[in-house]
Amino acid sequence: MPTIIRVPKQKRSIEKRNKIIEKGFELICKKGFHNTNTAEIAKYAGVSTGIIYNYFKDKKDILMEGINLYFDKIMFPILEILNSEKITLNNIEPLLKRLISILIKQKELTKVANEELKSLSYSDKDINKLFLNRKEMMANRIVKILEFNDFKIDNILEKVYLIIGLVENLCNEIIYNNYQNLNTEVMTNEAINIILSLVYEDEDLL
Amino acid sequence: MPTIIRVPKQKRSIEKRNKIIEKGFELICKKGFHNTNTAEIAKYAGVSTGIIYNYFKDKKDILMEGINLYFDKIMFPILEILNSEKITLNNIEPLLKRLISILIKQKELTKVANEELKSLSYSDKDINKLFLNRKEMMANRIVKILEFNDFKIDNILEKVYLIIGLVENLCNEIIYNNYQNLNTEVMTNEAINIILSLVYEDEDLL
Amino acid sequence: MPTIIRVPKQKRSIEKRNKIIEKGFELICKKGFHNTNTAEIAKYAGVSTGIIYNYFKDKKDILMEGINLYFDKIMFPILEILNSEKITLNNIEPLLKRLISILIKQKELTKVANEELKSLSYSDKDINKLFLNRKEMMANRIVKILEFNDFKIDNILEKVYLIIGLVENLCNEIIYNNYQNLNTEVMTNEAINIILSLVYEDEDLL
Amino acid sequence: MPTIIRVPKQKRSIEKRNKIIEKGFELICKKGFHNTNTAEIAKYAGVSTGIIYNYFKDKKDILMEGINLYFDKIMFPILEILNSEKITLNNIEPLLKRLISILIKQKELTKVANEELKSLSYSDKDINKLFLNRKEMMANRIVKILEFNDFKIDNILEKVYLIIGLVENLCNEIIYNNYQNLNTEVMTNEAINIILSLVYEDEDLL
DNA sequence: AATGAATGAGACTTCATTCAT
DNA sequence: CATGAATGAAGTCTCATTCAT
Repeated sequence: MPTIIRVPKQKRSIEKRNKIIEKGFELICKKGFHNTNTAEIAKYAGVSTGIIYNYFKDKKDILMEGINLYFDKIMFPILEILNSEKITLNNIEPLLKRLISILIKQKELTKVANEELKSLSYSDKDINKLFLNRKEMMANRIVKILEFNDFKIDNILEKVYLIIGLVENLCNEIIYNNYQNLNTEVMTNEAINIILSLVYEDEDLL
Repeated sequence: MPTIIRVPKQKRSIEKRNKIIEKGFELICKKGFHNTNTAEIAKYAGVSTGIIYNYFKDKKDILMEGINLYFDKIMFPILEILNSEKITLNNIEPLLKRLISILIKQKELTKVANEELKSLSYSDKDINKLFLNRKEMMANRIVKILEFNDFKIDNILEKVYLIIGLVENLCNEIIYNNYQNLNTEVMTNEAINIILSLVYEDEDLL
Repeated sequence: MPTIIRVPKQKRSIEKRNKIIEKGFELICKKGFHNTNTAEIAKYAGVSTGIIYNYFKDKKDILMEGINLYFDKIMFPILEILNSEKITLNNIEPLLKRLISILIKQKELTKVANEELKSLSYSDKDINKLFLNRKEMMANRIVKILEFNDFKIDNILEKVYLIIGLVENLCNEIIYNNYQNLNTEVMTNEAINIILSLVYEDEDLL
Repeated sequence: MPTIIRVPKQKRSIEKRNKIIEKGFELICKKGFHNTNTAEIAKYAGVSTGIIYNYFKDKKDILMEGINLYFDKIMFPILEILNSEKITLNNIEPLLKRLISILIKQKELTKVANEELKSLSYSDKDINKLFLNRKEMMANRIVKILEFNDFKIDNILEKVYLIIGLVENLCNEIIYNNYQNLNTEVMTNEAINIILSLVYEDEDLL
């Protein structure tokens, strides 16, 4: 109650707040939430420890803001591609390949962030809710895009969720390349085939 | 410094060690690794705090042993089903349904455990390695079982990984039922269809 | 280091200073000295945190000024009553009742203020001195008033101190009503009897 | 929830716990609650900071236990005197003098403790409750003792409260000797006269 | 004169691990 | 083998005060 979280309006303050988010998020993702202390975050962001609590409720709050930023960065280019051109049976395969490769590139960059975030989303209710909201938003957007492009698909929502999960798994396997004798290119093709079969299905009836 | 971890050989000692693993793992899964302290584990296991460090290197060590136990319990009934009867094109669909429902039941029980473990596997190298080994083991077993049942499948390993990921996703969506307007039964059927299409594929050529 | 405390002379400045005292004192009394921070005081007084240190040496300084204000407000109506009419053996009893009821009303209003102030007067030398000075001033005034009204009382100063203490205790018991089975009206009458006996004593000889 | 407050049963532990109470209370009374930190208490008691939280919920808890100890020490000799001999009209005056002088001696010893405690009792609900309970207990005991000694007094409870307050005030004035031109011996006699008048009152009817 | 962002020391508390018994 | 009291480093967060603007 006594502590007031400042909502910065001046340019300098906004910059400082963003710096804390950016640098704090970076550190947390690199070292893990429980292994990063506020002093480190402050130092890394070039501010004093006290100022953090002017802009954020607590350590977790920094992370939450970081997640928001991170999600936006991930989602934006994907939606942009999906919206950029009319999706047809002819261009859907290369479009999927492009999407997956973009996703992989992005996830490569935020590899560790990803790990720590998933980790926390499992054990922290607030963060988990953030994750779920974002996934739901993504799913709904994709459904809308498919419908807008005249795809008529039964059980479209369920399929989209399966597809999202499939692509995420695929990307993870590729990025971490955990199992040496797994051919990632083959795996990608198989995944795309699955997606195509889900999306074609009713189109075949034509 | 040169603390020696005892490998208990006497019955009493082994029982004590197992009790610590079992109870400690239970607590950690229930409350989270970072929110469970050794004093609690000791009390819950009915031992003194000091004795823990006779049997385990550190707190994490208890968890690692717990994970081993937990995986065995999850895997055993699945492999048992897959090994119990000849898998054919005729019985594979109901068999998959049975498998999925068993998996869901198991995961229901270890719901929180699951969360916390995934969480830790993302941020802790050792635990992650444990997870990967287990997944690899599972995948290889399934490949063997499929081959043993005369399925001839191209890119079988990649497909099995995709299937495992798919099923895991499916189970998670069902268990957490995060999105209200998602029909779980429909989703299950769609997932099974995907699996069947992956497995049938080359059989069709016959 | 050589921070100079401004003594404001312009009207605007004086008003600002008074606002800080008034609002700061209000907050401190409501929430306690240790639980009220300067940011809150500033906000509540409608000034910036920085300006506080132009007018006051430190946080305690605001409180000290508040106490001065507060005492004057308490003392004024009491002295006014005592000075308003000739005190005689005939009107002293109802006059005492009026005084006590006024005191209670005032203390009701500044209930929490009272608590926090007493509290601080015990642990802080400066504040304690302020309190003592005020009590002494009050006692001397009362002595003078009694003498002015031709009361000839042995050991008058000691008695007045006892009376002041008695009345304070009485008011506190009544305000806080800590003990349910204590009849406050009875207690008031008993206290008045004591006071009368102390004041009458030598008058009786006449 | 996770932290368990140990209730020590072994001799060593009890001694250590008492040491923390004794030394912690001493420090807090000397320096003030807000000006004494746990590290100091630990150091002064010759223990580590951590161990404090094995025996006490928090810093305040140490103080509360100290208060209990302190009260018992204050009350015991007073009650002992009151119980030691039959109280009659003849011996009540010297007995009161003895009581007051004992109280003063005790309060001298715990002078600073007293200050800080009163202070905290004003701003802290728990501590205030402790104080009130003790005062109530004391009042009831005195009522019983008076009745046991065949004093028949109207409004006895109210009078006892007034007396307790009176004596407390008296002692404080004497100890702090705040006002130079106050004759403490005179004041004591006047106070005793008041008490006698309150107690005699109905006896006179005989 | 005024602002309010920034500082940074210091407070309380936790807990994995050790060690005297 | 076992106990559980003890350690003390480390963590999060607060806030009186300062200072650049």
